[in-house]
Amino acid sequence: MHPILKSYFQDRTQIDEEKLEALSPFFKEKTVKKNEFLLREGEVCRFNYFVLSGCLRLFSVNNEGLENTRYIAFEGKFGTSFTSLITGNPSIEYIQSLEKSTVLTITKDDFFFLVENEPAVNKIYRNILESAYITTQKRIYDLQGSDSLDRLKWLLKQQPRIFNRLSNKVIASYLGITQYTLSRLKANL
Amino acid sequence: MHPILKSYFQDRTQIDEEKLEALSPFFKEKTVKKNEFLLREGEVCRFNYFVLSGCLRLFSVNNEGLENTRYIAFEGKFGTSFTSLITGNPSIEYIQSLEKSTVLTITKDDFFFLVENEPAVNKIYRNILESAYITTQKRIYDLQGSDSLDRLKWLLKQQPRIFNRLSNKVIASYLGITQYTLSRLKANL
DNA sequence: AGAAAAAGTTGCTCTATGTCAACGTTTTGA
DNA sequence: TCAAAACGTTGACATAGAGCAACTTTTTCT
Repeated sequence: MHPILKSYFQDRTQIDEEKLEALSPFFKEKTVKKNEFLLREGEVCRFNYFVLSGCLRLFSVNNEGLENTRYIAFEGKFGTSFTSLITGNPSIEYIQSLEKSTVLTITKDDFFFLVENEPAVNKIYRNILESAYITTQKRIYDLQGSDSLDRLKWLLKQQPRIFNRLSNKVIASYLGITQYTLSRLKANL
Repeated sequence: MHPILKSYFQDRTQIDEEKLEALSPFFKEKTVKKNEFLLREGEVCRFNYFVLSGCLRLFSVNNEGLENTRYIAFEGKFGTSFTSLITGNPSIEYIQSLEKSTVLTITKDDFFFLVENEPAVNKIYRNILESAYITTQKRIYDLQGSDSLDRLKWLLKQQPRIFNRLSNKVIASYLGITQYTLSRLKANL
C-alpha cells in the first residue's frame, strides 16, 4: 500500500499490516494533468479519490455561469462528490485537478463494500464524514455571518495552502466573492 | 421504544424488535418550553436529541451580535451540535427550541458507545452524517452563488415547514439576510 | 383582559461588493 | 520561443442588501 494512504489509515484506525495490504488492490494509481476534469456536472460520480500529490477542487457553476468552489483536497486527503456517490444522482458539481496530480482511485462499489465489511474502512468513512461536518458547519456560519475581509483573513490563517498555491480566481470562488474584490482586499491587507 | 424513533430505525436499518427494545433505555424523554436553550455557546455538548414534537434550531451569534441559523430539526429528526459532540470542544453554536417540544435525549457517551457496538446505530449515525453532507453541500453553493430571492424561493419549495412554522426573524437568519430584506422580498413574491 | 414586549413593515439612506472596461503581466502550448 | 490566451489590477459606476427609525400588528405574561 502506498505509504501516504497507509499513514492515513494508521493515524485513524488500529488496522494491522496484513489487512492494510489486503486493501491495497482496491486502489489504483492515476496521474492527472493540471486542469483535467475527473467529474463533470450531470455525470454520476463513480469513484472516490485519495490525493497523493497535487490537489483537486470541487466546484459548481451557478445560473450566471460563475464558479463556486466548495472544497479543495490536497495531498493526503480523500476528495469526491459524496453527494453523487451516496445518492447515485447526477452530480451538481465538478471535480477538477488544479495542479498536475497523482491520485489513488477506488470505485464506488468497492468503497461502499469495504465500508460495510471492513471495520477500518467504516471508521475511515465515518471520519471523513465527521471532518466534513465540522468544516462545513464553520463554513456555513462564515458565509452567513462574516464579511469578505474576515473570510480572507481566516483563510490566510487556517488554510494557507489555499492562499499560497491557488490562483486568485480559485481563491475568490472559494470565498464566495469576485476576483476583483479579492484583488482589492489583498491590496489593503 | 417510542414509535417515532422506532420508525426512524426501521426506515434506515434492518434491526429486529428485540434489539430495538434493548436500545430504548438509552433514550430519556424530555419536555422543553418554547425558546428554551438546550446548549449555549461555550458549553460542551453532552447530548444528542431526537425530536418527537416541536423543533430545535442550531444557530450562532456573530461578531456584530447577529444570529445565523444553520439547521432546524423538526419532529422525527436528530439534532445536536455534532461538532462539539465529536471534538469535545466548547460549542460555537446554540441549540434552542422554537416551539414547545418533546425530545428524546441520549448522552454523548451512550451514543458513541452504541455507534461502536451496535451496527444499527452505526448505520444510523452514518446516515445522519451523510444527510448532513448532502444538505450542507447544497447550502454552501446556495450561500455562495444565489441571491436572497432565489434562496427564499428555494426555501419555499424545499423547506416549506421552515417557511410556514417559523418567525420571519428565524427565517431571515437561516437565509443569511436581515429581517428587513426578508420582509421586502415577501412583499414582492 | 390588558399592558408590555416582541415581531413585522416600510421609507430613507448608506455601503460593500458586483460589473464592465482597459491595460499590464504571467502562463500556456504549438 | 513566441504568439495567444489566461490571469491580475485598477478605475468608474451600478446595485443588492444593510442600517436605522417610526410605526403597526402580534404575541406574551400576569
